[in-house]
Amino acid sequence: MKKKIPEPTLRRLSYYLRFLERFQEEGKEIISSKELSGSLGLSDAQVRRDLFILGEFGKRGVGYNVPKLVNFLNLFLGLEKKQKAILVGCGNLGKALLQYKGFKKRSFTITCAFDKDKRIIGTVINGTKIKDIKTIKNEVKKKKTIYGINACPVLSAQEVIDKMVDSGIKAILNFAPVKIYVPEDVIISSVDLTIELEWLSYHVHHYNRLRK
Amino acid sequence: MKKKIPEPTLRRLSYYLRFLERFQEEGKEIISSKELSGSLGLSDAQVRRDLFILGEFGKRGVGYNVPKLVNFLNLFLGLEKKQKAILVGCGNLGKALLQYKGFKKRSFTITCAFDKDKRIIGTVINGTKIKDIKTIKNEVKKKKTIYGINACPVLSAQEVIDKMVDSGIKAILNFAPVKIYVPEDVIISSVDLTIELEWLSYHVHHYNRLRK
DNA sequence: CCTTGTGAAAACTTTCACAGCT
DNA sequence: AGCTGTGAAAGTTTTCACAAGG
Repeated sequence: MKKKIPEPTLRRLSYYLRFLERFQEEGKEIISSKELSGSLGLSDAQVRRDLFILGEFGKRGVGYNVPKLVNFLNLFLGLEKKQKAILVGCGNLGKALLQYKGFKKRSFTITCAFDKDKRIIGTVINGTKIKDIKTIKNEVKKKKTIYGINACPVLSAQEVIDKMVDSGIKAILNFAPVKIYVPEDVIISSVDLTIELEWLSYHVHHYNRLRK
Repeated sequence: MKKKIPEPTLRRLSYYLRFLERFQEEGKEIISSKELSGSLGLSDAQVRRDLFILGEFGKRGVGYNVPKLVNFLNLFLGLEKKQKAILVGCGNLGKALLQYKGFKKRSFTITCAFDKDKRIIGTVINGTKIKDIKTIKNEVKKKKTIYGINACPVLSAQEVIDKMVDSGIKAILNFAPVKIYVPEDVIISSVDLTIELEWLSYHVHHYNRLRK
């Protein structure tokens, strides 16, 4: 890591990677900043700046080498090997996540699921047996997982996430719509569905047009 | 609308509102920018700036009036009355969204669900009967809904969203991890679960700590 | 002494525009 | 001729710092 990479750039890298992989599947070897930006609704200058920050991946007068970029981005994002994740909370959302095919496609697999409800513990969803949340520490140690997904409701969210952290989980994807506190060395990212709806509501109300 | 409100400010408003409502339930009438910012992990200067942009809601030396702010934010975000939404795609994710209680809590109700799979059409999930996607135009007209949620997979996403738009939907929450094109007067917001995981992966890999 | 309101500075991100390779 | 690399400009957001008012 030479310089600090801006967060917006970082967030765009995943989009670049996904597009480039599809592009590569079509057998294309070279892409221009214009092609890449157009497909993602960005400016070509922005793509060039982003890729420039990461290093020099292009050839002037030619474009960017697709396999080279794909390879770099996979490495850079830490996606070169399959990652295992645990899931806590096997209600509706949890079940949906267990069956969600998108994770596996992007090399994340939920290898272990937990709940506190005795009626669900022991059942199997999509090949994953649901275990008692009390056993989380053991299981996380055994499986050597550092990724955790929280699909528990608001009221138990902080408690559940404390347990994850205590078990050794270092990166958490949280679906509970509440501010969660984690130690400095744990990274958490929250997906908040109602906030997104409220964002839409604002724009509907104020009659603006904005893309994204 | 006097001046342009920055997008980051706008996105924070929902968080303010949610916190303030909880605060209000506890019977508190006044809150300082410090209390509010602390609970959300922001700086007090930022909260003051955000609220300053919206208007003058505080009293120097005292703080902000909670009910007044809550009321304003609800109105400003267009949340003062219940909103109806339709859902397309009743696979695992769609089913989970139909049963998700968080939407109703924040005044959004899914009143209508669609799929193209004959085996699901006609079944009822959480009180909502699943209808044939072919009937979407009629139903949207009948229900006068402008919110749509897409829970269809990548391959059919653009097609499904085109149908929504054609039916009169103006605001879309999209879960398909792909770039979607909509007309200028339609607002779309995408939630992309794998991008969030890749964001975590980057931080794990680079050993950084960042909150959010 | 408390806390907001607010201009100004600082920090950050995007876009411009063109020099420099192929 | 075409497209990247890249300083510099423009635009945006956050933070500072303190005047104004309860």
